[in-house]
Amino acid sequence: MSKKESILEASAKLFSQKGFKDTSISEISKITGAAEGTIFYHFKNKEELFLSILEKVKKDIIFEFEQYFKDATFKNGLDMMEGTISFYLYMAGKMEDQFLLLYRHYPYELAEANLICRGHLEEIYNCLASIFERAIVVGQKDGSIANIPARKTALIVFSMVDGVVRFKTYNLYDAGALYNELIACCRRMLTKE
Amino acid sequence: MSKKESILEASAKLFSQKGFKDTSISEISKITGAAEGTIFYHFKNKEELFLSILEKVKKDIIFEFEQYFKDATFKNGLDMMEGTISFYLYMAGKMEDQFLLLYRHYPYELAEANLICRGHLEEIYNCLASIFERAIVVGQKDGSIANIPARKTALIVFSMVDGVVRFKTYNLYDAGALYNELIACCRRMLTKE
DNA sequence: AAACCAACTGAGTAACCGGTCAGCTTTTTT
DNA sequence: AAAAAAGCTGACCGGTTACTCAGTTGGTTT
Repeated sequence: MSKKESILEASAKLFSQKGFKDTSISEISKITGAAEGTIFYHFKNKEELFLSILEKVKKDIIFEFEQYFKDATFKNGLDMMEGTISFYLYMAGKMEDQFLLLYRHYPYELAEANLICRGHLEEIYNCLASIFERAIVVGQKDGSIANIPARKTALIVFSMVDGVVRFKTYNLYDAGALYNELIACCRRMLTKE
Repeated sequence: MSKKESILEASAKLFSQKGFKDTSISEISKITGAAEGTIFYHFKNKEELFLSILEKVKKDIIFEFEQYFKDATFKNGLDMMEGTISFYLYMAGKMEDQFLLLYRHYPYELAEANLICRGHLEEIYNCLASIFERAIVVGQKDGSIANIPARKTALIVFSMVDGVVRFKTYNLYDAGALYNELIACCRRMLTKE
């Protein structure tokens, strides 16, 4: 692995687990074995290093979800929604660091001043919301999901699922213990006219 | 207002809006007009200042919700749940700073090492989850809400509502635009057997 | 008026921060 | 083999950080 790659890998982990401000360049330097100057040779400053990481997070998340829907088959839209929620929870565990980065404040603070950052975040959230929306639209066509506003309901399902993941992330409740109930709630929410 | 009070007030605002790490003692000093030494006279260090603020946030949130339920009357449990969600969204706007503090990472990181911090957070979340749970239990007695697991469903409703607030906080979506759909989703989720 | 005390001050400190730069080493091109 | 380019280094810099402490202030008690 090149120095640049190991800098990206180490700082992605540190930014996720400790936060942007709480991760110092000297710490990244010590872990990777790269000199501090090397970090600034590859990335003009700390903020740009963060943006490179966020871009990779975006690509990874979008890729994984696209991959899933390319192969998966569902018997109807409601079934697709169940699969989507299940896969989302699975991904939140598998890509814990990437999701953790998105649960931090820094990306959203940076997004207020930096258009590139804002763009990455919007792409990620748009991708995720669209996945839930797609399941609803499919379900409405095959009759498994009621005629409710697709996009708005998708956002609510998204925030519901994401909220459960956050609870787990912050060690407040166990997301796994809520899984069955989450699916049942979603089912009732989507099927009743 | 005493110096101590103005230090608490100013740093609560700064910790919420800028974060713990991004708020320096010198900044609090400048805003309040108190010398840096005065801050450390009243609070032995920065962490203890934060804990004092978190304690106040806890008391404020619990007080406001208790106050609401002391005066309010509902025609049934489902109506009570609607009122609760509505009040929660109202409070998230009215007490924006207090909620923002809870959306930051620092409290949860500190909670891992500091039992007092952990206790405050648990009290807050327990209070909020119980409010949603109470509405479900009432609704199950009067027949307006289906026989579903009360606590688990309460947690899901809580994370759903909180998720929508977060979306607004991070300027990703407008919580207001989702209000009607949120209530409708919740209604379907709770009434269908 | 003397003694006391909590409230308050701000210069000082050591540690750490992100970022720079002149120069060294390795790889690629000519 | 010479030249050029790319990768890498770590000492160094100015600025900021949380926190300390010797000393001042102003009101209350004796």
